[in-house]
Amino acid sequence: MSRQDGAMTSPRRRSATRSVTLQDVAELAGVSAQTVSRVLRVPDEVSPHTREKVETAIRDAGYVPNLSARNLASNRSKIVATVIPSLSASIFSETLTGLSSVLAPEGYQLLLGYTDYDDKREEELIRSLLGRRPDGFFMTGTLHSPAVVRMLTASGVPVVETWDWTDTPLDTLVGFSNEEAMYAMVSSLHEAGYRRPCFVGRLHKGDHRSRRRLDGYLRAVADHWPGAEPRVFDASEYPLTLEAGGRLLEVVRRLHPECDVLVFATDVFANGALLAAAERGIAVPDEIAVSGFGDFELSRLIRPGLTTVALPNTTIGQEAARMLLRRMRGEKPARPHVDLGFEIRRRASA
Amino acid sequence: MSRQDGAMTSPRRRSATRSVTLQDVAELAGVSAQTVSRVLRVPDEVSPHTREKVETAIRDAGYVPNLSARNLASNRSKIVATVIPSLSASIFSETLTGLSSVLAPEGYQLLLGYTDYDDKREEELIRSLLGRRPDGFFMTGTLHSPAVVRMLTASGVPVVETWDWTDTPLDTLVGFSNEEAMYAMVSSLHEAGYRRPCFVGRLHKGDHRSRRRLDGYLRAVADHWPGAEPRVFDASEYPLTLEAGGRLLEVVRRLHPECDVLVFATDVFANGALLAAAERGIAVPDEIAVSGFGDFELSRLIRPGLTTVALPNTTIGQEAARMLLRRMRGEKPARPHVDLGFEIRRRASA
DNA sequence: CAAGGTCATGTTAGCGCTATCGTCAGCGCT
DNA sequence: AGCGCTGACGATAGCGCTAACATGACCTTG
Repeated sequence: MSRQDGAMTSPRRRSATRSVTLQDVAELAGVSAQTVSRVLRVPDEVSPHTREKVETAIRDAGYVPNLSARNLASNRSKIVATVIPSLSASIFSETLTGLSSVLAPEGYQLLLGYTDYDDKREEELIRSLLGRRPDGFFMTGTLHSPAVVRMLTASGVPVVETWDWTDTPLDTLVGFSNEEAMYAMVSSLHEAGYRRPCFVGRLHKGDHRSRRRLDGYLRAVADHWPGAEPRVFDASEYPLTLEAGGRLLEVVRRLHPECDVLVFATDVFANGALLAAAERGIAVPDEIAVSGFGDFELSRLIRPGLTTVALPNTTIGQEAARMLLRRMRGEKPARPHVDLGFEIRRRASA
Repeated sequence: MSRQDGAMTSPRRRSATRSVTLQDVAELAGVSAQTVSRVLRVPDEVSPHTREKVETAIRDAGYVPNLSARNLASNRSKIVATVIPSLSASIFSETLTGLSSVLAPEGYQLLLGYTDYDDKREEELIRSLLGRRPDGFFMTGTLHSPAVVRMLTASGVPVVETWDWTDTPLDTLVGFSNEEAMYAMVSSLHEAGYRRPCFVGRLHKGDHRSRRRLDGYLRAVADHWPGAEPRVFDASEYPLTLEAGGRLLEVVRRLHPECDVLVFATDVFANGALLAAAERGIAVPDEIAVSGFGDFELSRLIRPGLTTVALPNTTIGQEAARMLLRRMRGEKPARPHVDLGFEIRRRASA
């Protein structure tokens, strides 16, 4: 039985009943698909009468444009891919809010991915995000694997790196120097009379910003106490929680009893240490001083107030968004690298 | 690198130099595009020898599949649209982490939108998210405008509603009852001997969960103190910050001096009130007791510890993800409505 | 009043991929 | 030898949309 009977070619049909399409709306309105498309994208190029007809048809049909198809045809996705290390750390939430608040009014959507401070995951993540052909790329950090650099460069997508500083950004950069900030913090502590600091932070493989803070600490120690052996405690094994900060207070004090100020790489730990100190009757700053990094709201309200570094959490997101918007319009920003700086906040804890 | 030389027929050309395509890889590997596509999707259906050739070509060409095209052709997007009220509130961050941690390994990406507790924005947001033809929809809350209900229903996308409870979910539901939780809280306070509670929360138009908590409060007051006029303070005008919690402590105490326990609708305010009380020498719980809602980490470590309601923050995200995965596979979960419950945490503040 | 311009709309040809079906070699079995 | 089957791969026809060009009605203008 040969299959020669295909004379009356039944056309190949795709499977499911799909949603309402442009074509459906066009037929309903009695115009061409192109006109419907124009009503959606460039309403001014359609006569008021036709436009109204089409808009009614769109509403009646409950039409929702298929953005994948639009993306494919127009080569623009209106998506900004967003890479952050962690969702839980509230600092990034604020940055995301800033980012989204500027991008959303322009019709951009955020495609979110988090790396959990893992370089390998970052690579996979970026590959899969690139698959959506985003119009822009928001990155946390400036240190990326060669593969990541290659992919991003090859893709030609506008990129903004944030939350750090580098002299060789991929494209644009909106951040501050973690190293300088920590250097300034330690200098401030030195000036305040502290003599035996100990750095406490998560020196995770993938957490490059902590590493930079350590670099700043080491440089400051070398400058202010030449020849001294810098005290450093790697808290990689500790989760990023207040409670862990409390445990770190004890552990580090046991390890370095001579230490007079704990220089935490994040306010989370520092605040946790303050809470634990209060609980256990350890006097801060008299018995041991504490400094943080990030200036959370709690750091300002807790007693003693936490001496820390204020960072431009929200501003980073907003500025990065503006930078991306300019780049996505094809402009070459005059100053593609913006240093938003930081501020030392001296409070009672040190 | 021209693909085809249309010397005579200058064919219509699309604008830009686009990225590497399947076809490019196919030519490089000396196979058809279909085979490359198979290597990507169903490697088992390709002979090992061919597969290896193609994989090499993919790597050499730096090919990144265009997921918009894939989406269009296959009618599956591997995107889960995620609607949350706010990014800043850290509770949702934890839920997002849970959601993402289950979905990412299955190849799904999160398309993120936040409504800022605004019903109108929710509507626009959902429309634009639907445009990407997501495979699943994650919603915070169970109370939506008719337009939202219509759109989601018409789209046929699997939906999971969370962070609340309803008897008429759109599709699946993973949450707990805010009303019951607050009812239980107030009952517990009643049992502890408190007699003149005052509810303090943001009764924003778009913040339906706060409203439900108020409902639970009102019902509890009616049950435990029949005939009594319930004390309620609407903190809509206050930002969701610790500092605002401190101000609320003063404002509400002035307004209701007889009140013996402040029943906050969120731990943010409650913790802020505890910090302010300590600062101003107001004794908690002797002068005024305080309860919260959410059980943040701080609530456990602050002194006095905050009496509050623990919620399944992370679990909600994970369970919701599992629910969606099942629905996206076309299964009809046996129990499409999961109540994850809550727990009253009694601590020193009340 | 014909040549040229403008405006609103339609027609055509893809964008890069996958679903579907077709083909063809190789196999075991009667 | 002939049959049906399987496995590996290719050819074709879209998915729903937009860019680029085409058309045709209606104005100007000299």
